[in-house]
Amino acid sequence: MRLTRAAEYAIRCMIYLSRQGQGVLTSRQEIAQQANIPPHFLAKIAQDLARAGLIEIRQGARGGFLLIKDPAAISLLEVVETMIGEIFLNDCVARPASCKVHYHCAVHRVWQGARDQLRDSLRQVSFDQLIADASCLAPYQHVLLDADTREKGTAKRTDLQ
Amino acid sequence: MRLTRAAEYAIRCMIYLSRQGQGVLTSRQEIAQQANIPPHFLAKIAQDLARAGLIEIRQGARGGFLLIKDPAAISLLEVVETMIGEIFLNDCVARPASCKVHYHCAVHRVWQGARDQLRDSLRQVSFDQLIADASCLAPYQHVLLDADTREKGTAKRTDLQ
DNA sequence: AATATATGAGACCTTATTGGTCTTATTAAT
DNA sequence: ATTAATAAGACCAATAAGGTCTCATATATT
Repeated sequence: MRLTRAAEYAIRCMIYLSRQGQGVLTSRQEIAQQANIPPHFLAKIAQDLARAGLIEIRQGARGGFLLIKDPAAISLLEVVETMIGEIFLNDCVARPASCKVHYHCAVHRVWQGARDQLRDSLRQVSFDQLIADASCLAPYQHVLLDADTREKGTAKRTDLQ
Repeated sequence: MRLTRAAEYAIRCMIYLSRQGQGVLTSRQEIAQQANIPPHFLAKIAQDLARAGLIEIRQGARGGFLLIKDPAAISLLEVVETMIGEIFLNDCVARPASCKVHYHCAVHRVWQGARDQLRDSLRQVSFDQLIADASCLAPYQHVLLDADTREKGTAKRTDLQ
């Protein structure tokens, strides 16, 4: 299991859309800017989210993305696994057939248990909780606003690294 | 967090040495063959384990590796983190300074909690438990024995994939 | 209908990491 | 001295991550 950049972006995107509210159409550009995601990359990520039935994509002028499901019904696990596939901590648990010893190996059981625990933790967190609890994206918006006022709309990307 | 091949090999190596017993010198070749690890790769892995104070490496003729610590005092977490570094599930938790929102972000807290839970699980498993519970390496030895008798010592590598 | 504006889909590219091999020391037993 | 073992690290191929770019398509507006 490794949380890729794409998955982190997807979570940000979903938080932004959750805050907008279910069914509210929001342009890709707006999300990309406000959540600090490379716009083209967001397009690719959105396709995964759409395929998973989390968002709907509207093409054409005044197009964009909108949340299909209620934020309360979307778990962090759902979004993460949409982006990186089903979570496994090691190959042995992912493909038991490829592991000669899985059927009676203590190590295997440890990984299996840890994996189940991790997935449960992520499953218990929904996006309405995430937006209710704190404003995870706020600082980006703040930084961007500052940049806007000070530099009149020059490069808006603020580095993550 | 991603369990690399090197880490899996390290666990196997430590299981084999644990079964041999603390302080018992075992050649790299023997471990490599019995645990099905590429010998040169095992050399590199052993260096990490030695640097971490888990094993001692004896050079020269009749050299090899031996366990320094009591298997009961070695946790799975210790071996895993020796090989892949301290476990983090995402960048944001690993380097809070690089994340603009870590100080008040709900997502951050979820990852932090999941990470702690995972590390605790691995910390609670010691190598004496692993060898007492089941014989995780036995099938390799069995397969290798078969190959030996049938093919008179030709290529001994059995594919993992 | 034509145009402007938005995203879709996927080819493509660069860089980092993984997983390993190979070569040249170095060390110790005989 | 010779032989047998590991040390150390350079080196390499394959894969995946992270992102960009181009062309196609869809829709609103005129």
